[in-house]
Amino acid sequence: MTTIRDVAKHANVSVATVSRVLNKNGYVNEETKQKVLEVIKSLNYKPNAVARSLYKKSSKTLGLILPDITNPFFPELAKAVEDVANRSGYTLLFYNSEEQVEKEQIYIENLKQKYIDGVILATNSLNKQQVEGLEIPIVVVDRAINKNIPTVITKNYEGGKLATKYLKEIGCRVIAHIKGPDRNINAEQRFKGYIEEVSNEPWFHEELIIHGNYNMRTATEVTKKLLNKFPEIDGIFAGNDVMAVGAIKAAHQLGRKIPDDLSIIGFDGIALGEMTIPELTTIAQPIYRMGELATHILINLIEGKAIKQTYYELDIQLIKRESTKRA
Amino acid sequence: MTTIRDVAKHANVSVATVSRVLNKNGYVNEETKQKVLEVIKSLNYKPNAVARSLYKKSSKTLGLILPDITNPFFPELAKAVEDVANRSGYTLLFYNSEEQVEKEQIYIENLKQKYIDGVILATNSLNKQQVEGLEIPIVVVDRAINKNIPTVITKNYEGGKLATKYLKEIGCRVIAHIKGPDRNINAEQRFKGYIEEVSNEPWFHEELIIHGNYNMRTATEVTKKLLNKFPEIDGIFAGNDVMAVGAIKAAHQLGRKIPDDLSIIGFDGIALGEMTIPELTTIAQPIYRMGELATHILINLIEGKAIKQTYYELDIQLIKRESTKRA
DNA sequence: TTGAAAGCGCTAACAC
DNA sequence: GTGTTAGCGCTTTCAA
Repeated sequence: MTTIRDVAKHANVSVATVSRVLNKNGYVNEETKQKVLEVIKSLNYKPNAVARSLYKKSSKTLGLILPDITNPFFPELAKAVEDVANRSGYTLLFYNSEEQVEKEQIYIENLKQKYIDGVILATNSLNKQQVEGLEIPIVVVDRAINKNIPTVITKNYEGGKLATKYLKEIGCRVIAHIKGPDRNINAEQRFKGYIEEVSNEPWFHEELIIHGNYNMRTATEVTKKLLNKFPEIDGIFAGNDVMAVGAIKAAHQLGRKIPDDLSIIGFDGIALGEMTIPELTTIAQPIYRMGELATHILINLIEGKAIKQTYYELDIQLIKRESTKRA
Repeated sequence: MTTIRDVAKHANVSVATVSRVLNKNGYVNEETKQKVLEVIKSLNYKPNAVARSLYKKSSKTLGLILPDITNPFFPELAKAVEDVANRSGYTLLFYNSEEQVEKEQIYIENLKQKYIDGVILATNSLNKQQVEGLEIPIVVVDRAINKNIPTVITKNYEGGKLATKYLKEIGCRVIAHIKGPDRNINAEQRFKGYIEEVSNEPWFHEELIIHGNYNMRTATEVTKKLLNKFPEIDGIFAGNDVMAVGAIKAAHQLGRKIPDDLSIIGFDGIALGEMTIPELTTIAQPIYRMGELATHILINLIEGKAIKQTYYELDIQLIKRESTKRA
C-alpha cells in the first residue's frame, strides 16, 4: 500500500505539502504541485479514508436504516438515497432493522463508533428521546416521530381521505379498510383519513376495518374472511399497495369481479401496482422524491448549510388505473 | 467523546490494560479487569472503530455491489447478505451500480480506501482481470465471471432446459423465449438451455426469441408484437419473473387466456410470482440461500478459515403454479 | 511557500 | 500482570 509518505519521498517534499495539494488548501507552489501530482499518478496513490476519518472525526458515510428491504417501497427509496449520497461524495451503510428496536439500537451504536456523519431512518420503534439522544444529524423518512426531528413524509391522512372519497365518488356503497400495523404512524394516519370519510355513513360499522400488517399474504386471508362475512362490500381501501394486491387475489379467489363487483384502491405507488391484473388504482407517494429530499436535507445538516425547512409533508396523488370503477 | 485514555485514567491503569480487557487478550488480573469493566460501563465508553481500523487495516465491513436494487431479486438477496454479515459482526456498505462499469470502478476504489474487508459483487461489467486486480477477498453472486473467482450462482442452463422441457411436457407446441440482456451471463445460460430443448423441433425458428432486457415494460411490449405476429405460440419461457409478469400482461391485453391458450413460465422465484393473477409458474432459485452462502464464503475467506469449496452452482427448482397448464 | 511535529484513538511489541 | 511507547496514515498548527 502506498502512503502519503511514499509520495512525499518520491516528490522530495514533506507530507504536509502532499496533504496540501491533496486537499487543495494552503499555499503550494505551482511547480511543486505539478511534481506532487505527477508522483501521485505514477504511484497510483489513493489517500487512506480511514486515517482521514480518524483525524477529521467524519467518514463521508451515511447510515440508512430501513425496516424491511423486502417491501418494494423501500428499495425504491433506497435507490434515491444512494443516488444522491453518491453524487455528493457520501457512501451508504445499509441496515435492515426488521422492525426490531434492539437491532436499531445496536446499529446506531455502530454508527457512532464509525464516525458516520448522519442517518436516514425509517422506523416506528425509536422514540423522540432516543433519536435526539443520538448526537448525530438524522432525517426521518416515511414514518414521522416528532415535528422537531427533520422529517420527510407524505400527506397520509389526506391520502386516506382521498382514497375513500374517491371510492364513494365512483359509487361504492360499503367501503372496507385494510389497515397497516397499529404501531405504524403512517398506517394510523391513512386509517384516520378513511374514518373521517365513512364514520357518518349509515352503512359504517367497526367490522369493516381489518388488519393486514402491510403484508400480502395476511391481506389475502383477512380479505377473504371479510368478503365472506359482508358480501355487500363493494369498495376496499388498502393501507398499502402490497395489501391491495392481496385483496385483489382474495377477490379473485372468491370470484368477485374487479372493478365491476368490487373496487380496490391501494397506497404507495410502487412499481408493483402496474404489474398486476387489473392494474392497481392507488394513492401514489413521490417515493424517489422522498429519498432524494431526505438525503439532501441530511447532507445540508451535516455540512452546516442553511436549510429553509426540515419538516416536509409531500403531496400525494391519486392514480386511477383498472382496479376501480370509472366514475 | 470518551476515549480509552479516559477509561485508563479513571481506572488507574494504562491504556494497554484497558485494551487488553476490551479485546480479551493478554493477561489481566481479575480484579483490575472488573474495575476496568466498571469504568467502561459508568463512562458508557465505546471503542472507536475508526482508530481500530486504522491500526488493524480492517474495518469489519463488507461491500455489497448490486446492479439494480429496484429489481425484486436483489432486495431478497441483500436481506440475506445483511442478515449473515450482521450476525458475524460485519456491517454492510451498499452500492447500486446501475450496471455502469465506471460506477463500479469508483465504488471499488472507495472500498479499498476504507479498508473494507471484502466484497459481494453481482455484475457483468467487470472482467476477470479487474476482479483479480482488486487485492480484496471477493465473492461473485448471481452472475459468474470466472471459475477461479469465488462464486455463488445457480444452474441457469439446467433451469432454462427444465423450464422449456416442462412447457413441452404439458403440451405446448410452439414455445417462445424472452431473453434477458445479451451481456448478462445468466441470461445467456438460460437461453442456451432453451435452445438445447427446441433447436431440433420442427416448429422452431429464430424469431421465437425476443429481447426483454429483464424488465417488465419492455417484456410486455415485445410479447404483444410477438403474439400478434405468431399467434400459434402457446408457451413462453421468460428469462426472469419480472418479464414473465410482463408477458402475462401482454397476453391479457390481447385477450389470450392463461394457461388455457398460453402457458407462461418465469425464472427466479421472487415473491412477486405469488402476487400475480394467475400465480406464476417459475424456475426458483434459492435466493436467500445464495446470499447467505456467498456471505459465509466471503467471511471465511477474510478470516482465513478453511473452505472446502468456493464455486457453487446451486440447484434450481420447478415451482408449478397457475400460469401453466396442468400436465 | 514549505517542513517538523503533534495528535486523531487504538493495538501490540517490548520491557519490567 | 502491567506500563511505556511506537506507529497505523492522515491533517494541521506553528515556525522557519
